[in-house]
Amino acid sequence: MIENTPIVRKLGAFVALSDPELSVLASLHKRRRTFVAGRDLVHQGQSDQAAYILASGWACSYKLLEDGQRQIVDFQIPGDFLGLRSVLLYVSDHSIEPVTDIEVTEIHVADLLDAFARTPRLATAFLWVASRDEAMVVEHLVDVGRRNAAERTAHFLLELGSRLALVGMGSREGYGCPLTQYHLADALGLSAVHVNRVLRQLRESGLVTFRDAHVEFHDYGRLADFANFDPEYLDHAGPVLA
Amino acid sequence: MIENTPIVRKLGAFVALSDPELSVLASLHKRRRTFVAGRDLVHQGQSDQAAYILASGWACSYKLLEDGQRQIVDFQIPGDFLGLRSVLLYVSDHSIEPVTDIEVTEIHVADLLDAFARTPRLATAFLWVASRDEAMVVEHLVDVGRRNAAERTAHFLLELGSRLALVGMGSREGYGCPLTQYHLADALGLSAVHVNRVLRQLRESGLVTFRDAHVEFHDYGRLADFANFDPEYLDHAGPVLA
DNA sequence: CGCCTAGTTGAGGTAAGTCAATTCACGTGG
DNA sequence: CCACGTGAATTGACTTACCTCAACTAGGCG
Repeated sequence: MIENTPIVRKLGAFVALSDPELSVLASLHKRRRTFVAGRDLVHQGQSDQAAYILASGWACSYKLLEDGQRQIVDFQIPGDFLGLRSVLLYVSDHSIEPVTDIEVTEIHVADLLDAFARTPRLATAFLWVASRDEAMVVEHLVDVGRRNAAERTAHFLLELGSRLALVGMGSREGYGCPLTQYHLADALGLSAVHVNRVLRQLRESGLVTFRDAHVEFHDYGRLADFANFDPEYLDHAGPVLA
Repeated sequence: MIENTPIVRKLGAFVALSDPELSVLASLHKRRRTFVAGRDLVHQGQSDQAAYILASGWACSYKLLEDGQRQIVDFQIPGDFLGLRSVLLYVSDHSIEPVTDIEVTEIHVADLLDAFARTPRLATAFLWVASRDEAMVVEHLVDVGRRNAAERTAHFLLELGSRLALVGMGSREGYGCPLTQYHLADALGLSAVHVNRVLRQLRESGLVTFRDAHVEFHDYGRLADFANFDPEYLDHAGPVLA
């Protein structure tokens, strides 16, 4: 039997993978590597030959503008891919920074494309993962484009919570969260100062507290309501492809 | 020989497709359908069985918020997919509105998944398309999160121009553009009034004119510079997968 | 002990929003 | 043929959400 890694769990949620497929998947995992917090693994413009699967810790993908501002596109938590898009498009359109010290397993492009050719259902599964990632970026875009700072922040914290809950790292009570207010600001398109004020406001309204690397939901229902958050949106019914 | 449809051109840019693969691809095209401007083809929350490839006209995908605001996620031009993500995730997380009257060809999920199983390289090609779409949403997110209204608008018009140029519908001189200022506002996370002011400013600075359904670049270089736009970013070197 | 990073708070400025009025092009029906 | 309605664009006056600058606190660590 193949080990129950986060990636197997994740793909398995969409495609019921057979044993041969599982072993091809397992064979993709090359070296295990570690990276320290704050030192980028991938730089914008770099041509990659490898993608990674995050085994432990948090990372973020972001784009830098010429004037030094940055926009964090997404945070990655255990089980997520790092740089899958970069590998497919051949050149990275973004950078990736470990938020904490992280452990990853490396995957080579050539192996990946080869695996697709031999086990097409795996390709379908990856297509599903890519769609799911895109859905998260889309939701993030809506946050930034059309919600005010407080709703945006609340919505974002809820969404992160949902994703963490899926891998057993969070609940409706809250979750551990290593991000700084600067990370949040760069993700939400706000200034760090304003994030601070908004967090205070959310805390004083008895909705959420984000403090000491911990997010605590005081009243999940009221918060979801305030942020206009649909708790179901990342849920799915089980393997779509039998 | 298989006909040279937009979708064949597009996938062919990434994967050198063989004749058998091309005929599988051609067999995916079901009914040809038309939709009139303004009447949604897909509604948020709907469970789809079909995706579409846009043959002519413009469409946009968007999300509605409960307070009635909307965020346009992306515009689709001929050769683009409509609702591919919805089909893979089984339920649509967004709506799709034809901006003009459009013609599409329908594709059924079942056929698509079947085609992946039989011609894995096709699955890889679709994965590439999905990655490319995601890259565009990411760039859009950066626009909205970290650029001011004028840069954002300029950048967006340039990006649209690049995409249109790839399918022969635009150049560095400009392009036909059926969008209203309301569309632009909903895409850029601005109010329509402000979009109007920004367009005037860009026009009076001699950078771009957007008027009478036409975008005219007065000074492409200076505009790209102003908007911090990398004209190469959607380019690619040719088939990545030989 | 002193520096560095993260967080906190206040004062004042500005980009963008809202509300409202006007124009223009277009189509439609009396 | 004109009156009317409707949707898009335009512009002005005023408001506001968020930003910038700046000062200060608290903890961690060499």
